[in-house]
Amino acid sequence: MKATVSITAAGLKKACSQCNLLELCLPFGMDDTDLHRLDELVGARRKIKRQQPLYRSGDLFEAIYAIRTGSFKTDILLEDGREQVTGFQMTGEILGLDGISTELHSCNAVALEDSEVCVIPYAKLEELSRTVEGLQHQFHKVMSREIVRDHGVMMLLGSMRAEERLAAFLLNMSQRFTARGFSSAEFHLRMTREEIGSYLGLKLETVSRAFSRFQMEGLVAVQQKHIRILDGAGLKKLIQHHANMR
Amino acid sequence: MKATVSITAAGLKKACSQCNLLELCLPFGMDDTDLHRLDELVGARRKIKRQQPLYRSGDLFEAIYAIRTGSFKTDILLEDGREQVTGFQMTGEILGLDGISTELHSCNAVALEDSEVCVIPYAKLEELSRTVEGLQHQFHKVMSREIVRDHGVMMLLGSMRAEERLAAFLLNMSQRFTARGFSSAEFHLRMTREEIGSYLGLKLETVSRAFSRFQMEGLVAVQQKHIRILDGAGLKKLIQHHANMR
DNA sequence: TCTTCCGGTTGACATGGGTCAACGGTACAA
DNA sequence: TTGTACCGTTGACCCATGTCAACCGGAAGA
Repeated sequence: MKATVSITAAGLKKACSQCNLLELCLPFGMDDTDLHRLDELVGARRKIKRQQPLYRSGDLFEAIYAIRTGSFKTDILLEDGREQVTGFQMTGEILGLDGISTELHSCNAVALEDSEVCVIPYAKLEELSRTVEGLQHQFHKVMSREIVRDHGVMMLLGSMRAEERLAAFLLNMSQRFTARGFSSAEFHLRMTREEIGSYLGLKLETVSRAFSRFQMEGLVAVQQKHIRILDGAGLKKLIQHHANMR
Repeated sequence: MKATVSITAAGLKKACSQCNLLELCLPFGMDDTDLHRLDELVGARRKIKRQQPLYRSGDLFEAIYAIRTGSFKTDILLEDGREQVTGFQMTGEILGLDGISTELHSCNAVALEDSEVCVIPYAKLEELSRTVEGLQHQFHKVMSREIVRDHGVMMLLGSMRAEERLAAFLLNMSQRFTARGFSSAEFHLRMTREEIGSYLGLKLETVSRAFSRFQMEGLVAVQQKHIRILDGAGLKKLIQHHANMR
C-alpha cells in the first residue's frame, strides 16, 4: 500500500450518527434508531492525497466510499490513451457503485485534492440493508440518482453545443456547492480545463474559449479556477433557448 | 387507460420460475428455492403497442419492468424539442430504474415494436429482497450494470468520432442478440436512423453516411434496418486504433 | 392496384469545434 | 526568493459533422 494512503479504524463508533454530512450522504432521511445502527457500517477512513487513486479500473470491488472531505473525478481510459471523465464527486457523494456489477471496478477514482473517504464494506452494507429498511431504500435511491445523473450527462454530450454544456456544468457545480453550504455564486473549481473538457466532450481550448466568451458577455467572472457567477439566469437561458431551434 | 395497454393478472403463479429469459433477467443466478419465491413478485403483464409509451417522464414511479418480448427506447425531451435517446432495451432487460430516486420517472420509455413487460411492483421488490439475498444482490447488480453501461455511452459520446460510435453500437447490438440466441452476424434493427443518431449524438444523415461507408469498405451489408456484419474484427479495429491518436 | 408518406440515401455547402502553435501567468519546489 | 513546469489563453487554420435540399423506395392504407 502506498504511503499516500492511510487507514484509521479507531474512533469510528459514531461514524455516521455524528457526521455533519448526513443530509448529503447515504444516511439521508433515516431516523435516529436506524442512524445508530449505521455506525457499525463504516469500517475505516482512508486519506487520499491529491492526484492519487482511491481505486483503479480492474481493482477488486469490496467497498463503496462516501467522501468526507475533498473531491474526486472518475474516468475511463481507452487503450489508445483517450480519457473520458465520467463524473466529479464532492463531499457526501458515493464512489464505487460501478464495481457491484462485475465485482471489479470499471473506472478510476482519483482525488482532485487531498481528501478523506469513509470505507463502507459492501458485504456489510447488503447485510445491514436487509434489516434496516431506511438504509435499503436510501441506497437504492443513491444508485438510481447516479443513473439519472448519467442520463443528464448523455443529454449534455449528445444534444448540446459547447457553450450550453459549460453553462450546464457551471450551474450544476453552483447548485452542488449551495447544497453544501457554500456560496452559489462564487467557488473554486478543483479540476483543470482539460478535465472539464473531457467530462463535457470538448477540448481544453474550447472550454477556455467558452469561459472567455462568458466573461466577455458578463455572465461570469473567471480567474483561473476561481469562478464567480454574475448572471445565473443568463446561463440558464443559454441552455433553454437553443440558437438553432426551429 | 389507453386501449393499447392491457393487463393480465391471471396465470402468473409461475411468472419467473418458468420463464425462459431467466439468465438474462432479474432472477439470474438464483437457486430453485429463491426462484419460486420470486414468482410472487411479478404482479401482472402489460402489452404495449409499437410507438406507445410504457411510462413517461413525470409519471409516478411504482414499479420496474422486465421486458418479456419486444424492445424499447428510453429518451429525455428538452423543452425546445431536442431529444436524447438514453438507451435501447431488449428482452430480459429492466426498465424504470430511473424512477427510484425521486419516485417520479425521469425519462420516457417507448416500445419500438409490439411488446410485453412483466410489472414488478417496487415496494414488493424491496420487501422480498430483504429476505431473498440472491434477489437483493442481483437487483444491485442490475442497477450497477446500468451505471457502467451509461459510462460506456459517455465514452462514446465524449471521446469517439462518428464511425467509431456506430461501430461500437453495432458490435454492442450484435453481442446482445447473441446473448439472446440470435445470430451475431445478422439482425434487424428496430429503431430508425434518427433514433440511432440521437443515441450516438449524431444527425441521421451522418449515421446513414457511416452505414454507407461501412458497406463500401465491406464491413457490413446494410439494407434498411437489416444488418449483416461481414467483418466484426474490422469494426473492432476501427474503435481501437484511433486515426487521430498521437 | 394505386397513392401516399415516411424513412433512408446522397450531394453541396456551412460551421462549430478541433488542431497546432505561441505565449504568459501561477503555483509549487528547491 | 528564484526557477520551472504546468495550466490557461489566444490566434490561425482545418476538417468532421451539421444543415439544407432533392430524390428514392418500401410499407401501409384506400
